[in-house]
Amino acid sequence: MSMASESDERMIVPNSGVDSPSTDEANSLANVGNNVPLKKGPWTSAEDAMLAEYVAKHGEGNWNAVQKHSGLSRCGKSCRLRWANHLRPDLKKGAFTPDEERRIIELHAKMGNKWARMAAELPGRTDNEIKNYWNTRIKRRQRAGLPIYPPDICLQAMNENQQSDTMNTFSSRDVPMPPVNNIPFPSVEFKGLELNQPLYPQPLIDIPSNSLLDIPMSSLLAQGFRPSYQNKSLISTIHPPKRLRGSESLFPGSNTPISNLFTNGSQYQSDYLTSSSFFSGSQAVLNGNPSSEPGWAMKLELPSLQTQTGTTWGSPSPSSPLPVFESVDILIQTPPTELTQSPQNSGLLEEVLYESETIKNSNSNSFQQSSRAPNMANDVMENSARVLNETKWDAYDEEVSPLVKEEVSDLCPMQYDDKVETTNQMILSRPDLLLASNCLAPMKHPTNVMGTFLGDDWSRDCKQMDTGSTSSAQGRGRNSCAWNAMPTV
DNA sequence: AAATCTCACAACCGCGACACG
DNA sequence: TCGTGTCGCGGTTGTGAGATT
Repeated sequence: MSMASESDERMIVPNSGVDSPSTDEANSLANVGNNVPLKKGPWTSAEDAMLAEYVAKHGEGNWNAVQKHSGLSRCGKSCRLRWANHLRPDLKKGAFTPDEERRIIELHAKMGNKWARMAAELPGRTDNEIKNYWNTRIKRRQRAGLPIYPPDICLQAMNENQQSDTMNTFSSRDVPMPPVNNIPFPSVEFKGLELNQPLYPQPLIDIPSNSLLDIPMSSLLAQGFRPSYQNKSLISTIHPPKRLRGSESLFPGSNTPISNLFTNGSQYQSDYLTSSSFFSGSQAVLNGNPSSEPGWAMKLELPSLQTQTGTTWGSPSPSSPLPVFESVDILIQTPPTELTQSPQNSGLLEEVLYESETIKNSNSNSFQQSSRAPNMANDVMENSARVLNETKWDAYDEEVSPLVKEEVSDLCPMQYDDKVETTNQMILSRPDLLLASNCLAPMKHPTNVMGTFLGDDWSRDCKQMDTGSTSSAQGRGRNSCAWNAMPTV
């Protein structure tokens, strides 16, 4: 497919306002000075040739001079992008190879959405390509109800992070850790949630992909067990206007790997495993309340919802209907701001302190709920392992792409009977799996769990079994079967 | 056959970092 | 130290093609 249309002659006038290229550069002298209308949209082959010729003569860089010297009616930024993404001679064309795909997954597990850094590790590939590939991938996998990272990559990321962490022992030195027995679990992120999103229960796979899938595995797991103020996600939620660069983080080492949690055998780990936020959050998913996502799921960035985060718990937008299901989970509910006078816009530290106080108060109410957590964890894991092994993937051969199939099969590579423990470890290391199993296991309905993993395909089959309907599930009512067919608990 | 949906991709936009005068 | 220009990054949007209804 070529986006470059020879007929595209959209021209814009610099400084014309809305349609001008990015304000910083469109207003620069390089563009305004010539008083030449800048063109936007797809590049023509003639423009490509002009740009290539310019770069051949003058080399890369000084992109704003391109317009002057080459006669191109494009802003420098556009030229740079075109060159970097399409004209560079060292670019590799065509689809990603399986090796490259795997590499991207690995890199994303380690880096998150650091496309440029990932591109640097993939010769001939651009950040844009990788970004597009990833976005497409997570959509696909979300629709299929599959976890984004294959287990082996999780383990690999854990191992690598563990190694790097031994060399970078920031966690105990550089960051003031909360007292072990008084860990404030975060709820501030809830403020940024969109209330008018499709209501759960549409199980975990309908958690916005942006929130669950766009962060490195290391962060994903770490966030599940650590106060979120270690992560920039929280910061960006609290202070949306202030963006942090990817390489930055409020606290050094915010990408601290999960491996600490599992290898250090610390009290910290066990405290978080039994923390009320973790398990009650999963329980809350069953309530069908989007506000009641598990703690780890709530701590995630919402990059694609930047413009949708206006709703807060304290001031529900009139256009944002409240969830149908009232939350019964007091652990997860953030007190309405108008009632508690949260220090709005008062700065991070203050806000964190405030939230910490709030949480402490609710913690006292939640102790009983959380006390059964360890047993729940075991139940969940056993159920999950069993269900995974009962699943017959072969039936879905034709509908699942090879890569997806490979990753799905990775989920249950062992026999339940003799490798339960391994499975449990795997699930423990996968918050997404844990959530899946955690929220569904209590139903004692294995097929629901299957639906979570199989998504559309299973939903469709299930629906057909239940209702005889032949309608496609594509893009609509995904996973509905798991819930429609779910017996009332 | 037409309408609709999904996918893949290209391009744009806003923002922050950095260099330099 | 400050202002300006340039570059790069990450998120979002627009669009054509193909698939599906």
